[in-house]
Formats: sequence, C-alpha cells, structure tokens
Amino acid sequence: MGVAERKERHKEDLKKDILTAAKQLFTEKGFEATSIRAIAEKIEYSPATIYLYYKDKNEIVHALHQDGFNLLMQHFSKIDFSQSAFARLIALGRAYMQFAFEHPDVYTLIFSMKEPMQHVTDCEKEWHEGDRAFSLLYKTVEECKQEGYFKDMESVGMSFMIWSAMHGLCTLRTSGHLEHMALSCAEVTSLKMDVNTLLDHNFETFIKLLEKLKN
Amino acid sequence: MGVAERKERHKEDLKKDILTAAKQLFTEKGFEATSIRAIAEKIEYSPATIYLYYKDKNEIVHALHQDGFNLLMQHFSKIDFSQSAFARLIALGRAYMQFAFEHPDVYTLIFSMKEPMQHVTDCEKEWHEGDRAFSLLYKTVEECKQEGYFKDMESVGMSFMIWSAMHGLCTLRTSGHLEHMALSCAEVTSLKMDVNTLLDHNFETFIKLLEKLKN
DNA sequence: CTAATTTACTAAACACTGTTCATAAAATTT
DNA sequence: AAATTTTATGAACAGTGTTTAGTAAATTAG
Repeated sequence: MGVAERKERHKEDLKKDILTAAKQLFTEKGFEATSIRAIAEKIEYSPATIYLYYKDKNEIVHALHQDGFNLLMQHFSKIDFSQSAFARLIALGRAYMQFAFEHPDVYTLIFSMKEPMQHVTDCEKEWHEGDRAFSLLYKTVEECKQEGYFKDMESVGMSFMIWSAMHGLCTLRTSGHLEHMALSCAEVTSLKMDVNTLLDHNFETFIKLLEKLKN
Repeated sequence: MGVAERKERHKEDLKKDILTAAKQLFTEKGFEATSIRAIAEKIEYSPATIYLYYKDKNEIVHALHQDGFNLLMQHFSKIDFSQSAFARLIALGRAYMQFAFEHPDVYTLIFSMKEPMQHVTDCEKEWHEGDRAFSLLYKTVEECKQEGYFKDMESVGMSFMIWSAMHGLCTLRTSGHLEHMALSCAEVTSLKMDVNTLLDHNFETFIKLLEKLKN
C-alpha cells in the first residue's frame, strides 16, 4: 500500500534527521557535550520522541560509528591505486592520519571509545566496516611482500603492528600527550618542535623503518 | 606551633583518604562509574566536603594520574637492567603491555583520557612523570644504537614510533577493537585466535620487526 | 571560664544527564 | 462520525558535578 510506504519513508526520514542532528552537534561541540535533549531541541521534537526511533544513546552512537567508517573509507578511496603496493601502504597511513587529524572526534568515536564496540558485541552484530578496512591493509601488506618487503614476517601480525603504530600516533595526538611531549622534548633534544611537525617527523621515521624491511 | 602542625597533618590525611577512596572505587567500578558522591560516601563525609580539599573532579583525576604513573614506573623497575639494551627495550615493552593489561582503567586514565592532560596544560604544570618514562625509552633506544640497532634512524622519532606501536596495541586491546578483530580474523586467516594470543602474536611480530633493524 | 572568632562541615539547591511512562494529540481505519 | 491505531510529549525518576548559605565544632581572646 502506497500510504504505508509513505509513512514508512517519513519514519525513516525522522530517523535520519535525528542522526544528522546528532552528527552536527557531535562535530560542533564534541561527543561528551552532546545530549539527547540537545539533539531533540535541534530537530524540534521532544527528547522522549528520540526513544521511539532509537532504543538508547548507544544505538545512535553505533549509527554514527558506521557513518564515521564510511568517511574513513572515503579518505582511502582518494589514494592512487596504480602505485606500488608499498607506496599504497604509505598513502594509506597518510590518509589515516589525515582523517584522524581532520575529524578527531569521529576518530575517537570509531577507534577509541568502548561503547560503540560494546554495542556491536552486545547485539551480536558483525563489524563489516572494520573488517573491510583491515583487510584492505592486510592485502596491501601481502602485496608488499611480493615486492620484497616484510620477508619472513607474518602478515596478520605485521598488519596489526602497522595499524597499532598509526593508531597509537593518532591517539597520542588527539589526547594531547604528543603536544605535551613536543614541549618537553624540546628541552632534551634542543629542537623546538610544534605538534604537527613532531607528528610528521614520527611518521617519516616510521616510513624509513618500513623501508628498511626490504629484501 | 604543634597544634597547627597536627591540624595540617589531619588535613593532609583527609586529602589522601579522598584519593585512596577514589582510587579504590575507580579500580573497582571503573572511572565512568565513580562519582564524587560515591567517594564522599566511602569516606563518610558530605560530597561538598571534597570540594574543600580538591578544586574539582579534574584535580582528583590529576592526582590519580600521577599515582598511575608511579605504578607504571614500578612495573618498569622490576626488569633486569643488566641485560643488553635491546633485551631491555623488549622487556620495557612487555612490562608496558602487562601494566596496561593488569590496570586497564589506570592505563586509560594516564594515556588515553584528555582531561588529566588538559589539566596539566591548564595549570601550566610540568609533566615530569611522563618525561621520565619517555626519557627511559629514549635512552634505551640510544643504547640500542650502540649495539647496532636502528642505524640511520633518528632516536626521538624511533622512540615515539615504538611507544606509538605499543600504545596502539594496548588501546586497541582495552577498547575491545582487538577482541572483535580476533573473531573476524579467524575467518580470513582460518586461524582461531583468542584476544590474548593475538596480542602476544602481534607483540612477537613487533620484536621480530625490531630485530630486523640490526647492523 | 565564658565570649568572639575562625575553621570544618553539610543540607539543600542548581543545572545538567539518560531514560521511562502515562497521557494527550493526530492520523488512520472501521 | 466513531473507534482504533500511531505518534508525540510533559512530567517524573535517578543520577551526575558543583555552589552556596547556614550550622556545628574547634580555637583563640578577653
């Protein structure tokens, strides 16, 4: 029936409205400062209404979680896939870092927060977005091997270590730890560094490290 | 005057009581679930009293932050310093991981949360604890160089990448991301893995990686 | 040994948070 | 037009960090 469909569409619309409002507030004011009431006010509905479309806040967070992953994949899709596997690996790392830098809150949401991940396991859902991203890394690592890199190294472990290294760098950056180290490092190494140059420097060191694993 | 001293001691005592109560609740129920009211109840004082000894919750968190770092350093002090620099580096990594595994909430507090770090920069305080830990890593890296490792690699960048790799691994573990990947990885690689074996596997891969950087 | 003053403490309130539920309004079906 | 289903909400619950005004206790002064 056409009417039922239209109603269903309306319902879906409101569901998306809630999500876009949440995303907006979320990116504007950060996750911590985004309340159900604020989302409700933005879409001009009562707070209680939101609970007719989402079971709880975690379900909203989970939806944003998926959204954030698509954004990451979007960043990945920009890279030139005609390059060598190793060059692609570096490009992946750079895109990953840029994503974390441009959308720190989204990054924290999808990679650091426990809640969205907990929601996935609670609902016994699969995490296709994450799997896809990881398998992209994994395949690139495997292809790097054919180019002579990472000999004798197990690919899964290697992929995880690359991911970990990048993830660690990004989280140390967003949490403010790197910023602080940049200052105190200046004393030790007598090199004045701002956060971003330190970040770049560390990434370049990582590339150099990976390059040394050839032949 | 003796009386004033005794009073001062009493005051300091209560300040420490608040902290130990906070730490206890914190390690029992996690950070999120620890409220000022709960701390107050544990020490049998009014919530308002706590604000006579600590400006706000951030100040308590900051105190716990320092405490957590001492705990980390305690873990570090257990390692055998008569070994080679490289063996010490590995031992440092292992101790770091064990610390993160045994005290996940403390780890999150000192390395992942923005608030305590923000408090440091807000009060224009130094972060000696962090500096000490990092310089321990830095010096070990430098000594590794004398053993033939990390040739041509810049030490600061190298130290940061090692830290990042370990930090990334630990946070992916505590956030539940690694747990999820362990399941989906089983499909790809047809290797059934539980989280801890995957964690160990990844760390072993990292060691292998570092070993390849000799000569 | 009272009286004044300083110090230590707390009850109550404020402005929030996520969430639930009975009730009301709107839309749809009979 | 009446009955029914769907949709939306006001009000409340239990919780959070924090502030303030006022009380009880300890200390000092007379």
